[in-house]
Amino acid sequence: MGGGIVATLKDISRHLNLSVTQVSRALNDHSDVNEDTRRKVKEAAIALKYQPNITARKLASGRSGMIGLVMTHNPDLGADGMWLEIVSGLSTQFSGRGMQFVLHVAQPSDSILPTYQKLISAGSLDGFVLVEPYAHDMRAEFLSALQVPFVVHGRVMGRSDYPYYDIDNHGLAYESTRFLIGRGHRRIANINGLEHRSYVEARNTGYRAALQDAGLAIDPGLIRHGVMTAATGLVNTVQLFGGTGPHPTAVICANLLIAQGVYQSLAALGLSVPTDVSVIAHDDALIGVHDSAFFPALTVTRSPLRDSWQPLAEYLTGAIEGKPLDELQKIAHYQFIERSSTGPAKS
Amino acid sequence: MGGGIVATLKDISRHLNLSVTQVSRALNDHSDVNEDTRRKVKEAAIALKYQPNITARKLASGRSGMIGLVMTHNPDLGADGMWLEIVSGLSTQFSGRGMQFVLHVAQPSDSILPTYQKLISAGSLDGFVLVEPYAHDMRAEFLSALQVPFVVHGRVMGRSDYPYYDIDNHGLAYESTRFLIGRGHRRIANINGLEHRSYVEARNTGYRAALQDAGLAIDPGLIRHGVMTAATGLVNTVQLFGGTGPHPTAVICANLLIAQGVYQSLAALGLSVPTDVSVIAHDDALIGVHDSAFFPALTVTRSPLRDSWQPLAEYLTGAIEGKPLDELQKIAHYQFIERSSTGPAKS
DNA sequence: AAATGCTTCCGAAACGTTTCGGAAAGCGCG
DNA sequence: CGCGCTTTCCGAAACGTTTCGGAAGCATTT
Repeated sequence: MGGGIVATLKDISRHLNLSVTQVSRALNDHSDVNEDTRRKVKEAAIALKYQPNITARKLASGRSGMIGLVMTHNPDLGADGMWLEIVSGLSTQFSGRGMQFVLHVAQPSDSILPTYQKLISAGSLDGFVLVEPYAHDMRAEFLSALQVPFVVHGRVMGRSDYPYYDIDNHGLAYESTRFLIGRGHRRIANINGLEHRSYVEARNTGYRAALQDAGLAIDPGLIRHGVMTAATGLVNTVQLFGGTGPHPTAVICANLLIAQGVYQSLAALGLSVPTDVSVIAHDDALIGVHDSAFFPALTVTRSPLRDSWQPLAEYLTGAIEGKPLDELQKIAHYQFIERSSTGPAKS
Repeated sequence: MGGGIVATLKDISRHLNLSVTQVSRALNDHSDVNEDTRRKVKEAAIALKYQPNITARKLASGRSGMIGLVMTHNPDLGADGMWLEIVSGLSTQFSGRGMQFVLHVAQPSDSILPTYQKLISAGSLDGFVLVEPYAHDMRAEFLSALQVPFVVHGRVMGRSDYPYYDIDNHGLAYESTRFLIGRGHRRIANINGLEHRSYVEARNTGYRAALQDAGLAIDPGLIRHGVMTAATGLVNTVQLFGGTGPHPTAVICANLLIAQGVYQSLAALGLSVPTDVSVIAHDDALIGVHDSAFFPALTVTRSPLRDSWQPLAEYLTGAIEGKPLDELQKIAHYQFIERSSTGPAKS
């Protein structure tokens, strides 16, 4: 069944009158092999179209060169186009390192940990990438306890003994909020992503911290959560500005899609940006949505999502190779770009 | 390094004073093992949380229980939401059969065949699913030549010696076209998917055949191709109906998204459905887009995409197990549902 | 009593790779 | 000459599983 006739190490060794050992060492760039033989071996490998059998390699060495990402299947998944970008970004990075990136879609019914359990003890994966982490994340606990290498896109609370690449979510929320306070805003709405996600929580604490540092009260009604789509921006804006009572004078949006919805709703409500309402958003620089599409031009904090795939792949391979942890953690900077969607608060 | 401490066959055999051989045979339901021992072995396996190491299994038996899907990374990919549905549908099916479904996103730069070559000779996959096949498909040729099991979602031209599940694309295009001709339409536009895809070609030939059988001429200008999105429907409708000269009186849309665009454009051009223009579409019954969202209600041919995952998985596992080909091929029926978007041609 | 068959078991080899522990050959040095 | 060092090589074991070819035990048939 399966698998055409492929050359093995034995074929090469027979072909060159060498031992299998030496052929393996030559191909894997070990030190104790003559430069001349190494060259011959590599030439023969190409000539015979040799491809290492990663199954056998995994069994012998414990390394397969395959890393996995587990996503749970739910309807919101495709909504923001994020997942496609995650998968293709990571796939590109790992295949550029000669590794295979593999996606496993888990059923929502399975609790997620058994899925990892199965994939691990099946023994074909070297490590995992964790995306969209929760503030308290079982998966990280689990993998950590099993000593399986993994890297987190973001951070989890309560521990820091794992590789991660994150952006300064606290900082960008703090700066956005402080910027608006400095323009005289006192009621600032915060339309954020889904609760319990760690980046959502981090931004909320940044937002709260800025308000507190300025001696302002925190109105829980101004903090909104939802799937990060235009629909969420649209609905929440109507709810925030539609009724009577004191309205916010500024809105912070967790991403550009939310900002789109906010712009639409404000226009529909007859409110103008920035005269009536200032709008500020975080821009992940996704492929589909450009911040140039906004009028008036949108003030943003910006840190391209696509910048994260390279370090994530690097850190995970580093972790698999046993590099020290402090080389495998980074909090990336963001840009603050002031444009025309923010102005002084209406008195 | 990966992998927690997991139980092996040897652990179970030691624990029960049996040979590794017999434990393996007991777990895999071979015939020559006493019912009593089998029961004991299975209990012990559960107690020790034994999970077979699929790497070792693959090496020994040639079967890994993993099947793969290769997608090339391009910007159009996510446009119609199809890909998400494909991946999660197949993933569900295979994990329901105790197999792993694995996705590999290839770079557009790599030609695709070397990617398959690498995955095959790496030797960790049992077979492949081919989606969105071309009328002349290199991948099918390649896998067929290498005797690697695969199943096609659709069909390729020129051969039929492979497992497939397809819908009657020729038939549904023929029937839609004939239906319109029967209502007096003579200029029928056909807004189809991207050229060279086999289902696109099949629908085109069905469309042509119906016209020819009715003795009507074929106007190549009425056959349009594009990514199957609302934008394509929108643009092509404007082009077809915007200028002077004789306009079509009916439009056949390759999917509901195109139909959405067509509806929008027709409304914008001041044309009404079905009085001025009849519209008919094919409905894949995708998750995001419902045919109930159309007014006037849309006449469709309908065959749910989601019905295909089960047979695809079944046929591929069948092919891996060596079942005869005639049990592994099917052309599914479609429904023709007449609603209010079609009527007699305007004279 | 010997031959046959059935059930239930096991040892050993195999899959293709990596890696451990030498070992041969060549060299300079005392 | 004998010693140690370096370079370059190799045999054999190991990873965890499946599977081939018996073989023991027992009952049935000749």
